[in-house]
Amino acid sequence: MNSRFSNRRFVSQLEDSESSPENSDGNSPCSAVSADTKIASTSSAKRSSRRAIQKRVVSVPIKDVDGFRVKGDQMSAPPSDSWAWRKYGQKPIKGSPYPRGYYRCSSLKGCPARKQVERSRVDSRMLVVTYYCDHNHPWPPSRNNHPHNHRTNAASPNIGTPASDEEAEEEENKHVKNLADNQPADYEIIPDYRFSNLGEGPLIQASEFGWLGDFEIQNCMTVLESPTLTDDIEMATIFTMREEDKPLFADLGELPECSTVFRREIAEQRRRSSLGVPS
DNA sequence: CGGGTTTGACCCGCGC
DNA sequence: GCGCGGGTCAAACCCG
Repeated sequence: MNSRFSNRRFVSQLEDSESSPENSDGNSPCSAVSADTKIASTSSAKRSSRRAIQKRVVSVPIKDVDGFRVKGDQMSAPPSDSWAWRKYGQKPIKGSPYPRGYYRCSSLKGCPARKQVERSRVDSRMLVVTYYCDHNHPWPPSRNNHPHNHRTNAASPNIGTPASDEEAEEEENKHVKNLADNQPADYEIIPDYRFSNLGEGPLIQASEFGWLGDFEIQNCMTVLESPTLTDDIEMATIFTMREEDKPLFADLGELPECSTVFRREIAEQRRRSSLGVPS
């Protein structure tokens, strides 16, 4: 009954804890962020708590917007990075034809890490991933570190055209594992030079953005500041998305069919067609 | 059956 | 003060 209220209080506590000393043990990325840019902890901070939360924005170019779409019937799966994300909401954004998806870390209960994924309204070929807070736990112990993800991707003929979603995920997991293997023993916070020229020192840890490293490995990721994105934002990064990641953003397609009825209809049609049933 | 997504409803911050 | 818009919740549903 009061779960709603208590949940909200929990969020507030998280926000407050960002500036609390107990949290600044270095292993809490959340505190790592707030340590560099102090968040005002006055009443005004409470009022504008949403805005006060530090965020990091990543822009992802989509090579072929029309080409990526649909992951079977299910419009799901958060943008692929090394963490397990659980989608908890999606909203149409005013002024943008595309919805925004809301994700939170499901690797560990209570992890404050969240992210938002949306298509850029100025350039529909860009995806904008906004990260809020950071993970308060090491690399995900769950699905992304499954022991069976050990295939040699470099030799895979399916780069760019994975035979299946699982294959794409396994490929990615392999990259992730490589990254994880390259981590110093037992998770160490690594300042990421790629983001260290933004004035506040290393705000991003390679651990959290292992998937960025992944992209870098695969596509010689280009990192640059985007003046169109950095005004109210901590940073912006641009890199190229791998082909196999495109389906992971399928749920951020254009909005005209934003209505539930329409989407359900489409899903039903797909289901029918997959069953060979005429509509 | 557990974990994930979908989606309508609700809450809250902010601008006018 | 009010309305709008964004963020979150949670029930229902889906899937492996």
